[in-house]
Amino acid sequence: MTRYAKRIWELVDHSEAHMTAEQIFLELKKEEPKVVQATVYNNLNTLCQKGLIRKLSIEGSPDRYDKIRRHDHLVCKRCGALSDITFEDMTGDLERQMGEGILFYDLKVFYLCPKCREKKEKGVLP
Amino acid sequence: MTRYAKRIWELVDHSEAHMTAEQIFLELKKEEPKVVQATVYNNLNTLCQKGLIRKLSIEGSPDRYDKIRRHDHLVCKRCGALSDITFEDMTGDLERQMGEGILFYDLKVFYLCPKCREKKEKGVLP
DNA sequence: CCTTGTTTTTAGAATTATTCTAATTATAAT
DNA sequence: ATTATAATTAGAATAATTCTAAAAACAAGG
Repeated sequence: MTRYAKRIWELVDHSEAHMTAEQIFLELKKEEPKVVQATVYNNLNTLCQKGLIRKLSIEGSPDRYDKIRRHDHLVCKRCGALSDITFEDMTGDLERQMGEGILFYDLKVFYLCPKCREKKEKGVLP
Repeated sequence: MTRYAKRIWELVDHSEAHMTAEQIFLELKKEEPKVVQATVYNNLNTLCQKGLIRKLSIEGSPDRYDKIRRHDHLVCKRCGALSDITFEDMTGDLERQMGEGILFYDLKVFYLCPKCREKKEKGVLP
Protein backbone atom coordinates (compact mmCIF):
# COMPACT_ATOMS: atom_id res chain seq x y z
CA MET A 1 0.00 0.00 0.00
CA THR A 2 1.30 3.42 -0.91
CA ARG A 3 1.78 6.28 1.52
CA TYR A 4 -1.39 8.03 0.42
CA ALA A 5 -3.48 4.91 0.41
CA LYS A 6 -2.34 4.06 3.89
CA ARG A 7 -3.10 7.48 5.32
CA ILE A 8 -6.50 7.55 3.64
CA TRP A 9 -7.31 4.16 5.04
CA GLU A 10 -6.21 5.28 8.51
CA LEU A 11 -8.23 8.45 8.36
CA VAL A 12 -11.36 6.51 7.54
CA ASP A 13 -10.69 3.55 9.78
CA HIS A 14 -9.78 5.50 12.90
CA SER A 15 -12.58 8.00 12.76
CA GLU A 16 -16.19 8.11 13.80
CA ALA A 17 -16.80 11.01 11.50
CA HIS A 18 -18.21 9.44 8.33
CA MET A 19 -16.28 11.83 6.13
CA THR A 20 -16.98 12.68 2.53
CA ALA A 21 -14.27 12.39 -0.09
CA GLU A 22 -13.89 16.16 0.06
CA GLN A 23 -13.38 16.17 3.82
CA ILE A 24 -10.86 13.37 3.61
CA PHE A 25 -9.06 15.27 0.91
CA LEU A 26 -8.87 18.41 3.07
CA GLU A 27 -7.71 16.42 6.06
CA LEU A 28 -4.99 14.63 4.11
CA LYS A 29 -3.94 17.88 2.53
CA LYS A 30 -2.92 19.19 5.93
CA GLU A 31 -0.13 16.64 6.06
CA GLU A 32 0.42 16.19 2.35
CA PRO A 33 -0.12 19.57 0.77
CA LYS A 34 0.56 18.30 -2.71
CA VAL A 35 -2.16 15.70 -2.83
CA VAL A 36 -4.96 16.16 -5.28
CA GLN A 37 -8.66 15.27 -5.22
CA ALA A 38 -8.50 12.58 -7.89
CA THR A 39 -5.93 10.71 -5.83
CA VAL A 40 -8.30 10.64 -2.90
CA TYR A 41 -11.19 9.47 -5.07
CA ASN A 42 -9.02 6.83 -6.69
CA ASN A 43 -7.75 5.52 -3.40
CA LEU A 44 -11.15 5.51 -1.79
CA ASN A 45 -12.46 3.49 -4.69
CA THR A 46 -9.70 0.92 -4.56
CA LEU A 47 -9.92 0.67 -0.78
CA CYS A 48 -13.61 -0.08 -1.20
CA GLN A 49 -12.93 -2.71 -3.81
CA LYS A 50 -10.42 -4.38 -1.56
CA GLY A 51 -12.97 -4.36 1.21
CA LEU A 52 -10.85 -2.24 3.55
CA ILE A 53 -13.39 0.52 3.93
CA ARG A 54 -16.97 0.91 2.89
CA LYS A 55 -18.93 3.57 1.11
CA LEU A 56 -22.15 4.90 2.58
CA SER A 57 -24.63 6.46 0.24
CA ILE A 58 -26.63 8.94 2.21
CA GLU A 59 -29.62 10.75 0.85
CA GLY A 60 -28.99 14.40 0.22
CA SER A 61 -25.27 14.46 0.74
CA PRO A 62 -22.22 13.14 -1.03
CA ASP A 63 -21.03 9.63 -0.35
CA ARG A 64 -19.32 9.03 2.94
CA TYR A 65 -16.69 6.50 3.89
CA ASP A 66 -16.64 4.31 6.90
CA LYS A 67 -14.61 1.68 8.67
CA ILE A 68 -15.50 -1.95 8.13
CA ARG A 69 -15.91 -3.23 11.69
CA ARG A 70 -19.46 -4.47 11.83
CA HIS A 71 -21.94 -1.87 12.96
CA ASP A 72 -25.14 -0.21 11.90
CA HIS A 73 -26.29 3.38 11.58
CA LEU A 74 -28.79 5.70 13.10
CA VAL A 75 -29.92 8.49 10.81
CA CYS A 76 -32.02 11.41 11.91
CA LYS A 77 -34.93 11.66 9.52
CA ARG A 78 -35.06 15.41 9.96
CA CYS A 79 -31.49 16.73 10.10
CA GLY A 80 -29.67 13.77 8.58
CA ALA A 81 -27.23 13.40 11.48
CA LEU A 82 -25.51 10.04 11.23
CA SER A 83 -24.23 8.04 14.15
CA ASP A 84 -23.00 4.53 14.82
CA ILE A 85 -24.88 1.88 16.71
CA THR A 86 -24.24 -1.83 16.94
CA PHE A 87 -27.25 -4.06 16.87
CA GLU A 88 -27.02 -7.80 17.29
CA ASP A 89 -25.74 -9.38 14.12
CA MET A 90 -28.71 -10.62 12.14
CA THR A 91 -26.97 -12.48 9.36
CA GLY A 92 -28.23 -15.77 10.74
CA ASP A 93 -31.79 -14.55 10.82
CA LEU A 94 -31.61 -13.29 7.28
CA GLU A 95 -29.99 -16.46 5.98
CA ARG A 96 -32.70 -18.52 7.59
CA GLN A 97 -35.13 -16.55 5.45
CA MET A 98 -33.27 -16.30 2.14
CA GLY A 99 -30.72 -19.10 2.25
CA GLU A 100 -26.95 -18.88 2.24
CA GLY A 101 -25.01 -16.34 0.31
CA ILE A 102 -25.11 -13.08 2.26
CA LEU A 103 -21.86 -11.19 1.93
CA PHE A 104 -22.82 -8.43 4.34
CA TYR A 105 -25.65 -6.06 4.94
CA ASP A 106 -26.26 -2.40 5.49
CA LEU A 107 -28.83 -1.31 8.03
CA LYS A 108 -29.88 2.28 8.57
CA VAL A 109 -32.41 3.02 11.26
CA PHE A 110 -34.23 6.32 10.88
CA TYR A 111 -35.34 8.18 13.97
CA LEU A 112 -35.42 11.68 15.40
CA CYS A 113 -32.14 12.59 17.02
CA PRO A 114 -32.36 14.08 20.54
CA LYS A 115 -31.95 17.64 19.25
CA CYS A 116 -34.70 17.34 16.69
CA ARG A 117 -36.99 15.55 19.10
CA GLU A 118 -36.59 18.39 21.57
CA LYS A 119 -37.31 20.97 18.92
CA LYS A 120 -40.37 19.08 17.86
CA GLU A 121 -41.68 18.90 21.40
CA LYS A 122 -41.22 22.61 21.83
CA GLY A 123 -43.22 23.08 18.66
CA VAL A 124 -40.36 24.77 16.82
CA LEU A 125 -40.69 22.21 14.07
CA PRO A 126 -43.80 20.67 12.51
CA MET B 1 -51.76 16.98 -5.73
CA THR B 2 -51.04 18.33 -9.18
CA ARG B 3 -51.29 16.32 -12.35
CA TYR B 4 -47.52 15.88 -12.60
CA ALA B 5 -47.11 15.04 -8.96
CA LYS B 6 -49.79 12.40 -9.19
CA ARG B 7 -48.31 10.73 -12.24
CA ILE B 8 -44.85 10.77 -10.77
CA TRP B 9 -46.15 9.19 -7.61
CA GLU B 10 -47.99 6.53 -9.62
CA LEU B 11 -44.95 5.75 -11.71
CA VAL B 12 -42.88 5.15 -8.62
CA ASP B 13 -45.54 3.46 -6.57
CA HIS B 14 -46.70 1.01 -9.22
CA SER B 15 -43.32 -0.12 -10.42
CA GLU B 16 -40.73 -2.62 -9.31
CA ALA B 17 -38.11 -0.84 -11.33
CA HIS B 18 -36.34 1.43 -8.84
CA MET B 19 -36.07 4.20 -11.37
CA THR B 20 -33.70 7.15 -11.27
CA ALA B 21 -35.00 10.70 -11.60
CA GLU B 22 -33.81 10.66 -15.20
CA GLN B 23 -35.73 7.48 -16.01
CA ILE B 24 -38.86 8.81 -14.39
CA PHE B 25 -38.49 11.99 -16.36
CA LEU B 26 -38.21 10.08 -19.64
CA GLU B 27 -41.17 7.93 -18.78
CA LEU B 28 -43.36 10.87 -17.85
CA LYS B 29 -42.24 12.71 -20.94
CA LYS B 30 -43.90 10.06 -23.08
CA GLU B 31 -47.30 11.21 -21.85
CA GLU B 32 -46.43 14.79 -21.03
CA PRO B 33 -43.96 15.90 -23.65
CA LYS B 34 -43.60 19.37 -22.18
CA VAL B 35 -42.43 18.36 -18.75
CA VAL B 36 -38.95 19.34 -17.71
CA GLN B 37 -36.35 17.71 -15.50
CA ALA B 38 -36.51 20.22 -12.67
CA THR B 39 -40.20 19.50 -12.28
CA VAL B 40 -39.48 15.85 -11.78
CA TYR B 41 -36.74 16.56 -9.27
CA ASN B 42 -38.96 19.00 -7.41
CA ASN B 43 -41.87 16.61 -7.25
CA LEU B 44 -39.72 13.67 -6.24
CA ASN B 45 -38.36 15.75 -3.39
CA THR B 46 -41.72 16.87 -2.13
CA LEU B 47 -43.16 13.37 -2.44
CA CYS B 48 -40.29 12.15 -0.31
CA GLN B 49 -40.91 14.84 2.27
CA LYS B 50 -44.55 13.93 2.45
CA GLY B 51 -43.56 10.33 2.95
CA LEU B 52 -45.33 9.10 -0.18
CA ILE B 53 -42.25 7.60 -1.79
CA ARG B 54 -38.73 6.97 -0.62
CA LYS B 55 -35.34 7.71 -2.00
CA LEU B 56 -32.73 4.98 -2.22
CA SER B 57 -29.12 6.03 -2.29
CA ILE B 58 -27.20 3.37 -4.10
CA GLU B 59 -23.46 3.34 -4.37
CA GLY B 60 -22.19 4.12 -7.81
CA SER B 61 -25.43 5.19 -9.39
CA PRO B 62 -27.81 8.11 -9.10
CA ASP B 63 -30.51 8.07 -6.46
CA ARG B 64 -33.47 5.83 -7.13
CA TYR B 65 -37.05 6.14 -5.98
CA ASP B 66 -39.20 3.46 -4.51
CA LYS B 67 -42.64 2.78 -3.18
CA ILE B 68 -43.21 2.90 0.54
CA ARG B 69 -44.76 -0.50 1.24
CA ARG B 70 -42.42 -2.18 3.66
CA HIS B 71 -39.75 -4.27 2.04
CA ASP B 72 -36.01 -4.70 1.93
CA HIS B 73 -33.45 -4.91 -0.83
CA LEU B 74 -30.98 -7.35 -2.25
CA VAL B 75 -28.03 -5.75 -3.95
CA CYS B 76 -25.48 -7.65 -5.99
CA LYS B 77 -22.07 -6.68 -4.70
CA ARG B 78 -20.57 -7.17 -8.12
CA CYS B 79 -22.99 -5.79 -10.70
CA GLY B 80 -25.16 -3.66 -8.45
CA ALA B 81 -28.43 -5.26 -9.53
CA LEU B 82 -31.15 -4.29 -7.12
CA SER B 83 -34.18 -6.38 -6.28
CA ASP B 84 -36.91 -6.46 -3.70
CA ILE B 85 -37.18 -8.96 -0.90
CA THR B 86 -39.36 -8.88 2.19
CA PHE B 87 -37.78 -10.10 5.36
CA GLU B 88 -39.70 -10.36 8.58
CA ASP B 89 -40.19 -6.94 10.08
CA MET B 90 -37.54 -6.40 12.71
CA THR B 91 -38.68 -3.15 14.20
CA GLY B 92 -39.56 -4.92 17.43
CA ASP B 93 -36.14 -6.50 17.68
CA LEU B 94 -34.41 -3.22 17.08
CA GLU B 95 -36.56 -1.34 19.57
CA ARG B 96 -35.82 -3.92 22.18
CA GLN B 97 -32.18 -3.00 21.68
CA MET B 98 -32.32 0.77 21.33
CA GLY B 99 -35.65 1.76 22.89
CA GLU B 100 -38.67 3.32 21.25
CA GLY B 101 -38.45 5.91 18.52
CA ILE B 102 -37.75 4.09 15.27
CA LEU B 103 -39.50 5.76 12.37
CA PHE B 104 -38.49 3.15 9.81
CA TYR B 105 -35.37 1.40 8.64
CA ASP B 106 -33.55 0.64 5.45
CA LEU B 107 -31.96 -2.76 5.00
CA LYS B 108 -29.78 -3.69 2.06
CA VAL B 109 -28.42 -7.20 1.88
CA PHE B 110 -25.40 -7.62 -0.35
CA TYR B 111 -24.88 -10.89 -2.14
CA LEU B 112 -23.90 -12.27 -5.54
CA CYS B 113 -26.82 -12.35 -7.91
CA PRO B 114 -27.36 -15.62 -9.79
CA LYS B 115 -25.71 -14.29 -12.95
CA CYS B 116 -22.60 -13.11 -11.18
CA ARG B 117 -22.39 -16.27 -9.11
CA GLU B 118 -22.45 -18.33 -12.27
CA LYS B 119 -19.78 -16.22 -13.88
CA LYS B 120 -17.67 -16.53 -10.81
CA GLU B 121 -17.99 -20.31 -10.76
CA LYS B 122 -16.97 -20.51 -14.39
CA GLY B 123 -13.91 -18.46 -13.50
CA VAL B 124 -14.87 -15.62 -15.81
CA LEU B 125 -14.62 -13.24 -12.88
CA PRO B 126 -12.14 -13.11 -10.01
C1' DC C 1 -66.33 34.67 -13.73
C1' DC C 2 -62.87 38.34 -12.51
C1' DT C 3 -59.14 39.53 -9.21
C1' DT C 4 -55.68 38.38 -6.22
C1' DG C 5 -52.58 35.52 -3.83
C1' DT C 6 -50.23 31.11 -3.67
C1' DT C 7 -48.09 27.22 -5.79
C1' DT C 8 -46.13 24.91 -9.74
C1' DT C 9 -43.72 24.80 -13.79
C1' DT C 10 -40.31 26.25 -16.94
C1' DA C 11 -35.74 27.23 -19.10
C1' DG C 12 -31.49 27.53 -18.40
C1' DA C 13 -27.62 28.67 -15.65
C1' DA C 14 -25.03 27.20 -11.70
C1' DT C 15 -23.23 24.06 -8.50
C1' DT C 16 -21.59 19.83 -6.79
C1' DA C 17 -19.79 15.37 -7.04
C1' DT C 18 -17.24 12.32 -9.45
C1' DT C 19 -14.70 10.24 -13.25
C1' DC C 20 -11.65 10.34 -17.13
C1' DT C 21 -7.40 11.32 -19.90
C1' DA C 22 -2.90 11.61 -20.82
C1' DA C 23 1.42 12.87 -19.14
C1' DT C 24 4.59 12.30 -15.22
C1' DT C 25 6.42 10.23 -11.31
C1' DA C 26 7.18 6.70 -8.11
C1' DT C 27 7.71 1.85 -6.91
C1' DA C 28 8.97 -2.89 -7.61
C1' DA C 29 11.08 -6.61 -10.07
C1' DT C 30 14.53 -8.39 -13.01
C1' DA D 1 20.65 0.07 -14.01
C1' DT D 2 16.50 -1.30 -16.94
C1' DT D 3 12.17 -2.22 -17.53
C1' DA D 4 7.60 -2.97 -16.26
C1' DT D 5 3.76 -1.79 -13.38
C1' DA D 6 1.18 1.06 -10.71
C1' DA D 7 0.13 5.66 -8.58
C1' DT D 8 -0.26 10.51 -8.90
C1' DT D 9 -1.17 14.78 -11.05
C1' DA D 10 -3.62 18.60 -13.44
C1' DG D 11 -7.22 19.68 -15.54
C1' DA D 12 -10.92 18.79 -18.56
C1' DA D 13 -15.20 16.34 -18.90
C1' DT D 14 -19.35 14.34 -17.42
C1' DA D 15 -23.20 13.48 -14.52
C1' DA D 16 -26.47 14.57 -11.13
C1' DT D 17 -28.88 17.85 -8.87
C1' DT D 18 -30.26 22.41 -7.31
C1' DC D 19 -31.13 27.19 -7.97
C1' DT D 20 -33.13 31.44 -10.00
C1' DA D 21 -36.30 34.35 -11.81
C1' DA D 22 -40.00 34.68 -14.82
C1' DA D 23 -44.29 32.67 -16.65
C1' DA D 24 -48.19 29.83 -16.14
C1' DA D 25 -51.64 27.35 -13.59
C1' DC D 26 -54.59 26.96 -9.90
C1' DA D 27 -57.66 28.14 -5.85
C1' DA D 28 -60.47 31.14 -3.05
C1' DG D 29 -63.30 35.12 -2.21
C1' DG D 30 -66.12 38.63 -3.72
